[in-house]
Amino acid sequence: MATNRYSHIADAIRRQITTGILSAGDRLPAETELAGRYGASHVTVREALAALENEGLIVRQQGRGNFVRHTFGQITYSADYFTADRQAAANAVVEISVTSDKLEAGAELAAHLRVPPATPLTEYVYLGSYGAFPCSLARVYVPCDVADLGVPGEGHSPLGDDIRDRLAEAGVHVANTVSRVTARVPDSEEAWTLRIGTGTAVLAIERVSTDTSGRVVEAALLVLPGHSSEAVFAAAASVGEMEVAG
Amino acid sequence: MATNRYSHIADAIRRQITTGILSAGDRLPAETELAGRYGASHVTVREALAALENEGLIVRQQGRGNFVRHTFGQITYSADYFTADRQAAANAVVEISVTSDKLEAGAELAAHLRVPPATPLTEYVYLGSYGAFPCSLARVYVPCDVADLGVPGEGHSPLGDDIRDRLAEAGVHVANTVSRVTARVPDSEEAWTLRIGTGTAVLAIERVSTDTSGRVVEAALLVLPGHSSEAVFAAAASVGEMEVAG
DNA sequence: GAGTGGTCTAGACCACGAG
DNA sequence: TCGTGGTCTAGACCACTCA
Repeated sequence: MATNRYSHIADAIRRQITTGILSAGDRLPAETELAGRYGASHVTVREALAALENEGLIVRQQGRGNFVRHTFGQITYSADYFTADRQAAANAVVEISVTSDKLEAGAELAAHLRVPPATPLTEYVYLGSYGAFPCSLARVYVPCDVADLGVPGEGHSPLGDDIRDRLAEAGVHVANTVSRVTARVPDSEEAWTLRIGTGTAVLAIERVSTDTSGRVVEAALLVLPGHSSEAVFAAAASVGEMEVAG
Repeated sequence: MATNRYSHIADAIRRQITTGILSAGDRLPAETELAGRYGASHVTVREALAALENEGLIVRQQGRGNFVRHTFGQITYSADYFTADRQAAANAVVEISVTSDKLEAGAELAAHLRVPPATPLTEYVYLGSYGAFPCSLARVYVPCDVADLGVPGEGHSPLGDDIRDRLAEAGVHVANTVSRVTARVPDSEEAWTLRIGTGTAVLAIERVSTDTSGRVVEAALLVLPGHSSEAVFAAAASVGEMEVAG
Protein backbone atom coordinates (compact mmCIF):
# COMPACT_ATOMS: atom_id res chain seq x y z
CA MET A 1 0.00 0.00 0.00
CA ALA A 2 2.19 2.81 1.26
CA THR A 3 5.51 2.60 -0.51
CA ASN A 4 7.24 5.47 1.22
CA ARG A 5 9.96 4.74 3.67
CA TYR A 6 8.67 6.67 6.68
CA SER A 7 5.42 4.70 6.65
CA HIS A 8 7.35 1.48 6.91
CA ILE A 9 9.41 2.83 9.79
CA ALA A 10 6.25 4.01 11.53
CA ASP A 11 4.64 0.60 10.97
CA ALA A 12 7.65 -1.18 12.42
CA ILE A 13 7.68 0.94 15.57
CA ARG A 14 3.90 0.79 15.88
CA ARG A 15 4.07 -2.97 15.77
CA GLN A 16 6.67 -2.99 18.55
CA ILE A 17 4.34 -0.91 20.69
CA THR A 18 1.17 -2.86 20.01
CA THR A 19 2.85 -6.22 20.51
CA GLY A 20 4.40 -5.14 23.78
CA ILE A 21 8.06 -5.24 22.74
CA LEU A 22 7.98 -1.60 23.73
CA SER A 23 5.65 -0.85 26.59
CA ALA A 24 4.24 2.27 28.23
CA GLY A 25 6.91 4.65 29.46
CA ASP A 26 9.75 2.98 27.57
CA ARG A 27 12.14 5.27 25.79
CA LEU A 28 12.53 4.70 22.09
CA PRO A 29 16.05 4.42 20.69
CA ALA A 30 17.59 7.78 19.84
CA GLU A 31 16.55 9.17 16.48
CA THR A 32 20.07 8.88 15.15
CA GLU A 33 20.15 5.22 16.14
CA LEU A 34 16.78 4.59 14.52
CA ALA A 35 18.12 6.28 11.40
CA GLY A 36 21.05 3.88 11.33
CA ARG A 37 18.92 0.85 12.13
CA TYR A 38 16.42 1.52 9.36
CA GLY A 39 18.98 2.91 6.94
CA ALA A 40 17.20 6.25 6.70
CA SER A 41 18.07 9.83 7.47
CA HIS A 42 17.27 11.73 10.63
CA VAL A 43 14.52 13.68 8.86
CA THR A 44 12.83 10.57 7.49
CA VAL A 45 12.79 8.96 10.92
CA ARG A 46 11.25 12.12 12.33
CA GLU A 47 8.48 11.97 9.73
CA ALA A 48 7.63 8.49 11.01
CA LEU A 49 7.72 9.65 14.64
CA ALA A 50 5.44 12.57 13.81
CA ALA A 51 2.81 10.12 12.55
CA LEU A 52 3.07 8.09 15.75
CA GLU A 53 2.77 11.23 17.84
CA ASN A 54 -0.35 12.29 15.95
CA GLU A 55 -1.85 8.89 16.67
CA GLY A 56 -1.15 9.37 20.35
CA LEU A 57 1.23 6.39 20.57
CA ILE A 58 4.31 8.31 21.65
CA VAL A 59 5.25 11.57 23.34
CA ARG A 60 8.32 13.50 22.29
CA GLN A 61 10.40 15.48 24.74
CA GLN A 62 13.23 17.63 23.58
CA GLY A 63 16.50 16.82 25.23
CA ARG A 64 15.11 13.65 26.87
CA GLY A 65 13.84 11.31 24.22
CA ASN A 66 10.74 9.82 22.64
CA PHE A 67 8.57 7.70 24.93
CA VAL A 68 5.72 5.26 24.56
CA ARG A 69 2.67 7.05 25.90
CA HIS A 70 1.00 5.84 29.05
CA THR A 71 -2.49 4.76 28.07
CA PHE A 72 -4.43 5.79 31.12
CA GLY A 73 -8.18 5.46 30.89
CA GLN A 74 -10.03 7.75 28.60
CA ILE A 75 -11.75 10.85 29.83
CA THR A 76 -15.42 10.52 29.05
CA TYR A 77 -17.53 13.57 28.48
CA SER A 78 -21.28 13.59 28.64
CA ALA A 79 -23.75 16.41 28.89
CA ASP A 80 -26.41 14.06 30.22
CA TYR A 81 -27.02 14.15 33.94
CA PHE A 82 -28.15 10.54 33.68
CA THR A 83 -24.65 9.27 33.17
CA ALA A 84 -22.98 11.69 35.55
CA ASP A 85 -21.95 9.02 38.04
CA ARG A 86 -20.47 6.73 35.40
CA GLN A 87 -18.61 9.70 34.02
CA ALA A 88 -17.20 10.64 37.42
CA ALA A 89 -16.04 7.09 38.05
CA ALA A 90 -14.23 6.91 34.75
CA ASN A 91 -12.50 10.22 35.39
CA ALA A 92 -11.65 9.58 39.02
CA VAL A 93 -7.96 8.95 38.43
CA VAL A 94 -7.44 12.43 37.05
CA GLU A 95 -6.14 15.15 39.35
CA ILE A 96 -7.71 18.51 38.75
CA SER A 97 -6.43 21.98 39.41
CA VAL A 98 -8.83 24.88 39.24
CA THR A 99 -8.15 28.58 38.99
CA SER A 100 -10.66 31.35 38.62
CA ASP A 101 -10.63 34.90 37.39
CA LYS A 102 -12.98 37.80 36.73
CA LEU A 103 -13.16 39.24 33.24
CA GLU A 104 -15.47 40.98 30.81
CA ALA A 105 -17.04 39.16 27.88
CA GLY A 106 -15.41 39.74 24.52
CA ALA A 107 -17.32 39.39 21.29
CA GLU A 108 -17.03 35.61 21.06
CA LEU A 109 -17.84 34.85 24.67
CA ALA A 110 -20.72 37.30 24.60
CA ALA A 111 -22.21 35.44 21.64
CA HIS A 112 -21.86 32.10 23.38
CA LEU A 113 -23.43 33.32 26.59
CA ARG A 114 -25.99 35.49 24.80
CA VAL A 115 -25.09 38.51 26.88
CA PRO A 116 -23.98 42.01 25.85
CA PRO A 117 -20.25 42.53 25.30
CA ALA A 118 -18.33 43.62 28.39
CA THR A 119 -20.71 41.73 30.68
CA PRO A 120 -18.79 40.74 33.84
CA LEU A 121 -18.02 37.04 33.96
CA THR A 122 -16.27 34.58 36.21
CA GLU A 123 -13.91 32.25 34.41
CA TYR A 124 -12.92 28.90 35.87
CA VAL A 125 -10.00 27.08 34.31
CA TYR A 126 -9.83 23.35 35.00
CA LEU A 127 -6.65 21.52 34.09
CA GLY A 128 -6.86 17.75 34.48
CA SER A 129 -3.66 15.74 34.83
CA TYR A 130 -2.73 12.13 35.07
CA GLY A 131 0.46 12.23 37.10
CA ALA A 132 2.77 14.58 35.25
CA PHE A 133 0.69 14.45 32.07
CA PRO A 134 -1.99 17.09 31.44
CA CYS A 135 -4.96 15.53 29.71
CA SER A 136 -7.84 17.98 29.75
CA LEU A 137 -8.45 21.69 29.62
CA ALA A 138 -11.80 23.23 30.46
CA ARG A 139 -12.70 26.88 30.60
CA VAL A 140 -16.08 27.52 32.21
CA TYR A 141 -17.83 30.90 32.21
CA VAL A 142 -20.64 32.09 34.47
CA PRO A 143 -22.10 35.59 34.20
CA CYS A 144 -21.64 37.41 37.51
CA ASP A 145 -25.30 38.39 37.65
CA VAL A 146 -26.34 34.74 37.43
CA ALA A 147 -24.43 33.72 40.49
CA ASP A 148 -21.24 34.50 42.32
CA LEU A 149 -19.82 31.13 43.21
CA GLY A 150 -16.58 32.40 44.66
CA VAL A 151 -13.31 30.54 44.36
CA PRO A 152 -13.63 26.77 44.10
CA GLY A 153 -11.78 24.80 46.73
CA GLU A 154 -11.12 21.96 44.40
CA GLY A 155 -12.57 20.44 41.29
CA HIS A 156 -14.17 17.03 41.09
CA SER A 157 -14.74 16.74 37.38
CA PRO A 158 -12.01 17.57 34.89
CA LEU A 159 -14.64 19.10 32.65
CA GLY A 160 -16.12 21.60 35.07
CA ASP A 161 -19.35 19.73 35.64
CA ASP A 162 -19.27 20.55 39.31
CA ILE A 163 -19.96 24.17 38.42
CA ARG A 164 -23.48 23.09 37.62
CA ASP A 165 -23.88 21.45 41.00
CA ARG A 166 -22.70 24.64 42.64
CA LEU A 167 -25.08 26.64 40.52
CA ALA A 168 -27.86 24.42 41.82
CA GLU A 169 -26.74 25.09 45.40
CA ALA A 170 -27.01 28.78 44.59
CA GLY A 171 -30.58 28.24 43.39
CA VAL A 172 -29.83 28.29 39.66
CA HIS A 173 -31.05 25.16 37.94
CA VAL A 174 -29.77 23.93 34.60
CA ALA A 175 -32.70 22.74 32.51
CA ASN A 176 -31.02 22.19 29.19
CA THR A 177 -27.51 21.67 27.87
CA VAL A 178 -26.39 21.83 24.26
CA SER A 179 -22.95 20.53 23.32
CA ARG A 180 -21.28 21.27 20.01
CA VAL A 181 -18.41 18.93 19.25
CA THR A 182 -15.72 19.34 16.62
CA ALA A 183 -12.36 17.79 15.88
CA ARG A 184 -9.41 20.00 15.10
CA VAL A 185 -5.72 20.46 15.76
CA PRO A 186 -4.76 22.48 18.83
CA ASP A 187 -3.43 26.00 18.60
CA SER A 188 0.11 26.47 19.85
CA GLU A 189 -1.02 27.55 23.31
CA GLU A 190 -3.28 24.54 23.77
CA ALA A 191 -0.58 22.22 22.46
CA TRP A 192 1.86 23.64 24.98
CA THR A 193 -0.59 23.39 27.89
CA LEU A 194 -1.55 19.81 27.10
CA ARG A 195 1.99 18.78 26.08
CA ILE A 196 0.84 17.41 22.76
CA GLY A 197 2.07 17.96 19.23
CA THR A 198 0.44 20.53 17.00
CA GLY A 199 -0.69 17.70 14.71
CA THR A 200 -2.53 15.78 17.42
CA ALA A 201 -6.30 15.74 16.99
CA VAL A 202 -8.31 17.22 19.84
CA LEU A 203 -11.99 17.13 20.68
CA ALA A 204 -13.22 20.69 21.08
CA ILE A 205 -16.56 20.95 22.87
CA GLU A 206 -18.66 24.05 23.38
CA ARG A 207 -21.21 23.49 26.10
CA VAL A 208 -24.02 25.93 26.78
CA SER A 209 -26.38 25.41 29.71
CA THR A 210 -29.68 27.23 30.07
CA ASP A 211 -32.29 27.40 32.82
CA THR A 212 -36.03 26.93 32.36
CA SER A 213 -36.42 30.49 31.14
CA GLY A 214 -33.86 29.96 28.40
CA ARG A 215 -31.26 32.18 30.02
CA VAL A 216 -27.69 30.99 29.56
CA VAL A 217 -26.33 30.26 33.02
CA GLU A 218 -23.05 28.62 32.08
CA ALA A 219 -20.89 28.10 29.02
CA ALA A 220 -17.77 26.00 28.69
CA LEU A 221 -15.00 25.48 26.18
CA LEU A 222 -13.39 22.07 26.53
CA VAL A 223 -10.27 20.82 24.81
CA LEU A 224 -9.44 17.11 25.09
CA PRO A 225 -6.71 15.20 23.26
CA GLY A 226 -8.54 12.79 20.99
CA HIS A 227 -6.43 9.76 21.84
CA SER A 228 -7.39 9.86 25.51
CA SER A 229 -10.93 11.11 25.49
CA GLU A 230 -14.33 10.56 24.03
CA ALA A 231 -17.77 12.10 24.31
CA VAL A 232 -20.87 10.00 24.77
CA PHE A 233 -24.41 11.13 24.14
CA ALA A 234 -27.68 9.31 24.43
CA ALA A 235 -30.85 10.36 22.66
CA ALA A 236 -34.28 8.83 23.10
CA ALA A 237 -36.85 9.06 20.35
CA SER A 238 -39.73 11.33 21.32
CA VAL A 239 -43.20 9.79 21.53
CA GLY A 240 -44.44 11.99 18.71
CA GLU A 241 -41.70 10.75 16.47
CA MET A 242 -42.53 7.18 17.31
CA GLU A 243 -46.18 7.71 16.34
CA VAL A 244 -45.26 9.33 13.06
CA ALA A 245 -42.97 6.45 12.36
CA GLY A 246 -45.70 3.92 13.03
CA MET B 1 6.07 33.23 20.66
CA ALA B 2 7.02 30.75 17.95
CA THR B 3 10.50 31.58 16.76
CA ASN B 4 10.83 28.90 14.14
CA ARG B 5 10.79 29.85 10.53
CA TYR B 6 8.01 27.56 9.30
CA SER B 7 5.56 29.04 11.80
CA HIS B 8 6.21 32.49 10.42
CA ILE B 9 5.69 31.27 6.88
CA ALA B 10 2.47 29.53 7.92
CA ASP B 11 1.32 32.71 9.68
CA ALA B 12 2.01 34.81 6.60
CA ILE B 13 0.06 32.51 4.30
CA ARG B 14 -2.73 32.09 6.85
CA ARG B 15 -3.08 35.86 7.04
CA GLN B 16 -3.37 36.07 3.26
CA ILE B 17 -6.19 33.55 3.35
CA THR B 18 -8.11 35.06 6.25
CA THR B 19 -7.83 38.60 4.88
CA GLY B 20 -9.00 37.53 1.45
CA ILE B 21 -5.82 38.23 -0.48
CA LEU B 22 -6.06 34.58 -1.33
CA SER B 23 -9.60 33.29 -1.64
CA ALA B 24 -11.27 29.92 -1.94
CA GLY B 25 -10.05 27.86 -4.86
CA ASP B 26 -7.01 30.05 -5.53
CA ARG B 27 -3.79 28.25 -6.19
CA LEU B 28 -0.90 29.10 -3.94
CA PRO B 29 2.44 29.96 -5.53
CA ALA B 30 4.56 26.92 -6.28
CA GLU B 31 6.49 25.61 -3.30
CA THR B 32 9.80 26.47 -4.94
CA GLU B 33 8.59 30.03 -5.45
CA LEU B 34 7.43 30.29 -1.83
CA ALA B 35 10.84 28.99 -0.80
CA GLY B 36 12.50 31.77 -2.72
CA ARG B 37 10.06 34.43 -1.54
CA TYR B 38 10.51 33.59 2.14
CA GLY B 39 14.19 32.72 1.83
CA ALA B 40 13.65 29.19 3.09
CA SER B 41 14.18 25.74 1.71
CA HIS B 42 11.62 23.57 0.03
CA VAL B 43 11.36 21.35 3.10
CA THR B 44 10.77 24.25 5.46
CA VAL B 45 8.01 25.63 3.26
CA ARG B 46 6.41 22.20 3.21
CA GLU B 47 6.43 22.12 7.01
CA ALA B 48 4.41 25.34 6.98
CA LEU B 49 2.01 23.99 4.37
CA ALA B 50 1.51 20.83 6.41
CA ALA B 51 0.31 22.95 9.34
CA LEU B 52 -2.15 24.79 7.09
CA GLU B 53 -3.41 21.52 5.67
CA ASN B 54 -3.97 20.16 9.18
CA GLU B 55 -6.00 23.25 9.98
CA GLY B 56 -8.14 22.64 6.92
CA LEU B 57 -7.13 25.89 5.23
CA ILE B 58 -5.57 24.38 2.13
CA VAL B 59 -5.70 21.20 0.09
CA ARG B 60 -2.60 19.79 -1.55
CA GLN B 61 -2.72 17.97 -4.85
CA GLN B 62 0.33 16.34 -6.25
CA GLY B 63 1.20 17.48 -9.73
CA ARG B 64 -1.37 20.32 -9.62
CA GLY B 65 -0.65 22.61 -6.73
CA ASN B 66 -1.77 23.75 -3.32
CA PHE B 67 -5.18 25.38 -3.17
CA VAL B 68 -7.18 27.41 -0.69
CA ARG B 69 -9.94 25.12 0.50
CA HIS B 70 -13.55 25.87 -0.35
CA THR B 71 -15.32 26.51 2.91
CA PHE B 72 -18.70 25.04 2.18
CA GLY B 73 -21.09 24.82 5.09
CA GLN B 74 -20.36 22.42 7.84
CA ILE B 75 -21.94 19.03 8.02
CA THR B 76 -23.89 18.85 11.25
CA TYR B 77 -24.44 15.56 12.96
CA SER B 78 -27.07 14.96 15.57
CA ALA B 79 -28.48 11.77 17.00
CA ASP B 80 -31.61 13.60 18.18
CA TYR B 81 -34.71 13.21 16.06
CA PHE B 82 -35.79 16.62 17.29
CA THR B 83 -33.26 18.40 15.19
CA ALA B 84 -33.52 16.10 12.19
CA ASP B 85 -35.04 18.74 9.90
CA ARG B 86 -32.48 21.40 10.81
CA GLN B 87 -29.79 18.85 10.20
CA ALA B 88 -31.14 17.90 6.81
CA ALA B 89 -31.38 21.53 5.75
CA ALA B 90 -27.80 22.21 6.71
CA ASN B 91 -26.58 19.18 4.80
CA ALA B 92 -28.73 19.72 1.72
CA VAL B 93 -25.92 20.92 -0.51
CA VAL B 94 -24.05 17.65 -0.15
CA GLU B 95 -24.43 15.01 -2.86
CA ILE B 96 -24.55 11.50 -1.52
CA SER B 97 -23.65 8.22 -3.13
CA VAL B 98 -24.72 5.00 -1.45
CA THR B 99 -23.52 1.49 -2.01
CA SER B 100 -24.53 -1.61 -0.12
CA ASP B 101 -23.09 -5.02 0.46
CA LYS B 102 -23.74 -8.17 2.43
CA LEU B 103 -21.12 -9.42 4.85
CA GLU B 104 -20.64 -11.32 8.07
CA ALA B 105 -19.84 -9.57 11.34
CA GLY B 106 -16.22 -9.67 12.42
CA ALA B 107 -15.21 -9.41 16.05
CA GLU B 108 -15.42 -5.61 16.24
CA LEU B 109 -18.70 -5.22 14.41
CA ALA B 110 -20.20 -8.08 16.39
CA ALA B 111 -19.35 -6.28 19.62
CA HIS B 112 -20.87 -3.04 18.40
CA LEU B 113 -24.06 -4.68 17.24
CA ARG B 114 -24.16 -7.09 20.19
CA VAL B 115 -24.62 -10.07 17.90
CA PRO B 116 -22.59 -13.29 17.58
CA PRO B 117 -19.61 -13.19 15.23
CA ALA B 118 -20.39 -14.18 11.63
CA THR B 119 -23.94 -12.84 11.90
CA PRO B 120 -25.09 -11.78 8.42
CA LEU B 121 -25.24 -8.01 8.03
CA THR B 122 -26.06 -5.48 5.39
CA GLU B 123 -23.51 -2.70 5.05
CA TYR B 124 -24.42 0.65 3.56
CA VAL B 125 -21.60 2.99 2.62
CA TYR B 126 -22.55 6.65 2.28
CA LEU B 127 -20.03 8.99 0.70
CA GLY B 128 -20.99 12.65 0.84
CA SER B 129 -19.40 15.08 -1.60
CA TYR B 130 -19.49 18.77 -2.22
CA GLY B 131 -18.79 18.99 -5.92
CA ALA B 132 -15.54 17.14 -6.47
CA PHE B 133 -14.68 17.17 -2.78
CA PRO B 134 -15.63 14.22 -0.58
CA CYS B 135 -16.61 15.44 2.86
CA SER B 136 -18.19 12.59 4.77
CA LEU B 137 -17.97 8.85 5.06
CA ALA B 138 -20.59 6.78 6.82
CA ARG B 139 -20.76 3.02 7.14
CA VAL B 140 -24.09 1.78 8.45
CA TYR B 141 -24.75 -1.81 9.49
CA VAL B 142 -28.09 -3.55 9.90
CA PRO B 143 -28.36 -7.20 10.91
CA CYS B 144 -30.16 -9.14 8.18
CA ASP B 145 -32.58 -10.68 10.69
CA VAL B 146 -33.68 -7.22 11.85
CA ALA B 147 -34.78 -6.11 8.42
CA ASP B 148 -33.85 -6.52 4.80
CA LEU B 149 -34.04 -3.04 3.39
CA GLY B 150 -32.72 -3.90 -0.05
CA VAL B 151 -30.59 -1.57 -2.08
CA PRO B 152 -31.18 2.11 -1.43
CA GLY B 153 -32.15 4.18 -4.43
CA GLU B 154 -30.43 7.23 -3.13
CA GLY B 155 -29.37 8.72 0.17
CA HIS B 156 -30.80 11.84 1.66
CA SER B 157 -28.55 12.28 4.65
CA PRO B 158 -24.78 12.04 4.31
CA LEU B 159 -24.71 10.27 7.65
CA GLY B 160 -27.06 7.43 6.90
CA ASP B 161 -29.94 8.77 8.99
CA ASP B 162 -32.42 7.73 6.36
CA ILE B 163 -31.70 4.11 7.23
CA ARG B 164 -33.65 4.71 10.40
CA ASP B 165 -36.62 6.03 8.48
CA ARG B 166 -36.53 2.96 6.28
CA LEU B 167 -36.31 0.76 9.34
CA ALA B 168 -39.45 2.46 10.62
CA GLU B 169 -41.19 1.73 7.32
CA ALA B 170 -40.24 -1.89 7.82
CA GLY B 171 -41.84 -1.81 11.27
CA VAL B 172 -38.61 -1.53 13.26
CA HIS B 173 -38.67 1.50 15.54
CA VAL B 174 -35.57 3.12 16.99
CA ALA B 175 -36.19 3.98 20.63
CA ASN B 176 -32.72 5.00 21.71
CA THR B 177 -29.49 6.12 20.12
CA VAL B 178 -26.09 6.34 21.74
CA SER B 179 -23.29 8.20 19.99
CA ARG B 180 -19.66 7.93 20.99
CA VAL B 181 -17.53 10.72 19.58
CA THR B 182 -13.75 10.91 19.41
CA ALA B 183 -11.18 12.99 17.56
CA ARG B 184 -8.30 11.28 15.80
CA VAL B 185 -6.24 11.33 12.65
CA PRO B 186 -7.54 9.28 9.73
CA ASP B 187 -5.97 6.00 8.71
CA SER B 188 -4.43 5.98 5.24
CA GLU B 189 -7.54 4.54 3.62
CA GLU B 190 -9.84 7.16 5.15
CA ALA B 191 -7.41 9.91 4.23
CA TRP B 192 -7.38 8.73 0.63
CA THR B 193 -11.17 8.42 0.43
CA LEU B 194 -11.79 11.86 1.91
CA ARG B 195 -8.82 13.47 0.10
CA ILE B 196 -7.37 14.85 3.30
CA GLY B 197 -3.91 14.71 4.79
CA THR B 198 -3.02 12.07 7.34
CA GLY B 199 -2.53 14.84 9.90
CA THR B 200 -6.00 16.30 9.51
CA ALA B 201 -8.23 15.83 12.55
CA VAL B 202 -11.43 13.88 11.96
CA LEU B 203 -14.53 13.38 14.05
CA ALA B 204 -15.13 9.67 14.44
CA ILE B 205 -18.62 8.80 15.62
CA GLU B 206 -19.93 5.38 16.59
CA ARG B 207 -23.69 5.37 16.63
CA VAL B 208 -25.72 2.50 18.04
CA SER B 209 -29.51 2.46 17.78
CA THR B 210 -31.72 0.16 19.79
CA ASP B 211 -35.43 -0.58 19.80
CA THR B 212 -37.68 -0.64 22.85
CA SER B 213 -36.53 -4.16 23.75
CA GLY B 214 -32.89 -3.04 23.79
CA ARG B 215 -31.98 -4.96 20.66
CA VAL B 216 -29.45 -3.23 18.45
CA VAL B 217 -31.15 -2.53 15.15
CA GLU B 218 -28.50 -0.35 13.52
CA ALA B 219 -24.92 0.69 14.09
CA ALA B 220 -22.91 3.25 12.19
CA LEU B 221 -19.30 4.35 11.93
CA LEU B 222 -18.98 7.93 10.74
CA VAL B 223 -15.82 9.73 9.74
CA LEU B 224 -16.02 13.48 9.19
CA PRO B 225 -13.14 15.89 8.58
CA GLY B 226 -13.07 18.13 11.61
CA HIS B 227 -12.75 21.39 9.71
CA SER B 228 -16.02 20.92 7.88
CA SER B 229 -18.21 19.16 10.39
CA GLU B 230 -19.52 19.28 13.90
CA ALA B 231 -21.79 17.24 16.08
CA VAL B 232 -24.53 18.83 18.17
CA PHE B 233 -26.27 17.20 21.10
CA ALA B 234 -28.97 18.50 23.40
CA ALA B 235 -29.63 17.11 26.83
CA ALA B 236 -32.50 18.06 29.11
CA ALA B 237 -32.21 17.62 32.86
CA SER B 238 -34.51 14.91 34.13
CA VAL B 239 -37.23 15.90 36.58
CA GLY B 240 -35.69 13.76 39.29
CA GLU B 241 -32.41 15.55 38.92
CA MET B 242 -34.13 18.90 39.16
CA GLU B 243 -35.84 17.88 42.41
CA VAL B 244 -32.62 16.66 43.92
CA ALA B 245 -31.02 19.92 42.94
CA GLY B 246 -33.82 21.91 44.60
C1' DG C 1 29.75 18.78 28.41
C1' DA C 2 27.59 14.82 26.43
C1' DG C 3 23.47 13.30 24.48
C1' DT C 4 19.06 14.19 22.96
C1' DG C 5 15.44 16.10 20.04
C1' DG C 6 14.20 20.48 16.90
C1' DT C 7 15.11 23.18 12.88
C1' DC C 8 17.07 24.13 8.51
C1' DT C 9 19.62 23.72 4.12
C1' DA C 10 20.92 22.48 -0.75
C1' DG C 11 20.34 19.34 -3.72
C1' DA C 12 18.63 15.08 -5.65
C1' DC C 13 15.23 12.06 -7.56
C1' DC C 14 10.44 10.22 -8.00
C1' DA C 15 5.31 10.41 -9.04
C1' DC C 16 1.68 12.73 -10.81
C1' DG C 17 -1.19 16.04 -13.90
C1' DA C 18 -1.80 18.46 -17.95
C1' DG C 19 -0.87 20.02 -22.42
C1' DT D 1 7.70 16.96 -21.89
C1' DC D 2 7.32 20.14 -18.29
C1' DG D 3 5.90 21.90 -13.95
C1' DT D 4 4.10 20.48 -9.89
C1' DG D 5 4.16 18.38 -5.30
C1' DG D 6 6.26 14.08 -2.54
C1' DT D 7 10.18 11.80 -0.65
C1' DC D 8 14.80 11.41 0.85
C1' DT D 9 19.67 12.44 2.04
C1' DA D 10 23.92 14.14 4.46
C1' DG D 11 25.23 17.35 7.11
C1' DA D 12 24.90 21.42 9.95
C1' DC D 13 23.61 24.02 13.92
C1' DC D 14 20.51 25.19 17.84
C1' DA D 15 17.91 24.24 22.27
C1' DC D 16 17.06 21.47 25.87
C1' DT D 17 17.96 17.94 29.77
C1' DC D 18 20.75 15.87 32.88
C1' DA D 19 24.73 14.31 35.15
